[in-house]
Amino acid sequence: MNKADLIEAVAGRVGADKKAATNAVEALFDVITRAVAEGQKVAISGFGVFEKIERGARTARNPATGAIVKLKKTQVPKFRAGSQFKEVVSGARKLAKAAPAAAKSGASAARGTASKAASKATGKKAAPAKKAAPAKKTVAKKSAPAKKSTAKKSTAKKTTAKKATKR
Amino acid sequence: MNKADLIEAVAGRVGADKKAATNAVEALFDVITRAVAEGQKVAISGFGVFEKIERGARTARNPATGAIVKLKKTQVPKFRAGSQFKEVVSGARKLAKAAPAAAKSGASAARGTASKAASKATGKKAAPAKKAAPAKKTVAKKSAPAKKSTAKKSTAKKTTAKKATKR
DNA sequence: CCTCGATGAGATCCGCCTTGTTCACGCTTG
DNA sequence: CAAGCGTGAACAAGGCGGATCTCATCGAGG
Repeated sequence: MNKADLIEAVAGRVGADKKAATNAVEALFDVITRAVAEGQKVAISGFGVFEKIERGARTARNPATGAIVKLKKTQVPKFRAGSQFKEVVSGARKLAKAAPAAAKSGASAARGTASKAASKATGKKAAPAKKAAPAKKTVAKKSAPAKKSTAKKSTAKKTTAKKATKR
Repeated sequence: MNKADLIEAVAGRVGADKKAATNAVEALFDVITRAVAEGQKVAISGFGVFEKIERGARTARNPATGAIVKLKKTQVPKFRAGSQFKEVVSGARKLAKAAPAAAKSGASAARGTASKAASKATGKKAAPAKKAAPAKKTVAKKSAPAKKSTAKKSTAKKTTAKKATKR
């Protein structure tokens, strides 16, 4: 799927013409790009987070010659998928059936009911998995009491580091 | 920036109301999510590619207890930023100034001029690099007539390889 | 109100990124 | 619709740094 396909799909979904969908899609990616470039984190709940991260100086090499090249510190965009996106991709969750909207008001109404049905369905699937996990935890606790003390030290360090990270 | 902010920014850009922008934004992320979940690669030229990748079985641990947990093989979404996105974020490239569109026709007109200005601006940066490259090609052609035949062979291989890659 | 996201520690696996070339595809413009 | 330009993929080797993911809790967002 490429940009044109995406635009077509969005247009079909919201009942807009191709032009309007194109404008919206392009605007969205442009907004994200700019915001991230400015250092803003762009968080879409359930889908994921786009942000700018620092990449420290390091070395790479030219595979043709083996020559080592020094890379300067730089900043790169990063995306972290949200929990819902992950679950859908892994198969752990199914999305509600999407209703191709004929009108705006109709679309929002159909979506409201669909998402309610979806949350019920996913609730059932999530429950069994969690029951299996607690049993393993019980065993692990017995064998790892000493590790807790070291954990506290590194906790303090990371806490301060993260407060410095502004959004 | 969160989803609501994004929607607001997109609405302002395309001169749509909040509702229409919401529908478009939600539809877009929903489409991407579903496509990736189905195994489709979603490629937005310049911005990046979303795709599903396999993650092998491995171990993780509960940071609170230190308990080791076995993770099964799974599939996760992955995003690879496109070159333009990377360049903008790193500061190597600047985007054209975005015009907040008042009307559709006005928007496309403003965009047309903006992208022309952008290509000129980027052209200046790209131009010096490209001038250096052609010179190398010329030299390479003169000294490497035999390589062309091998190049064709590898091309054929690549072509077939890519046909196998479905999108 | 409900769901999602951030946070903790840390082992292991994975990804990054380099230069240079070529070709296919995508996208924008005329 | 056609053409031209830009993007992206593929490939080579490989070391080093980065990312992942766990469970449970609390705060933020929808």
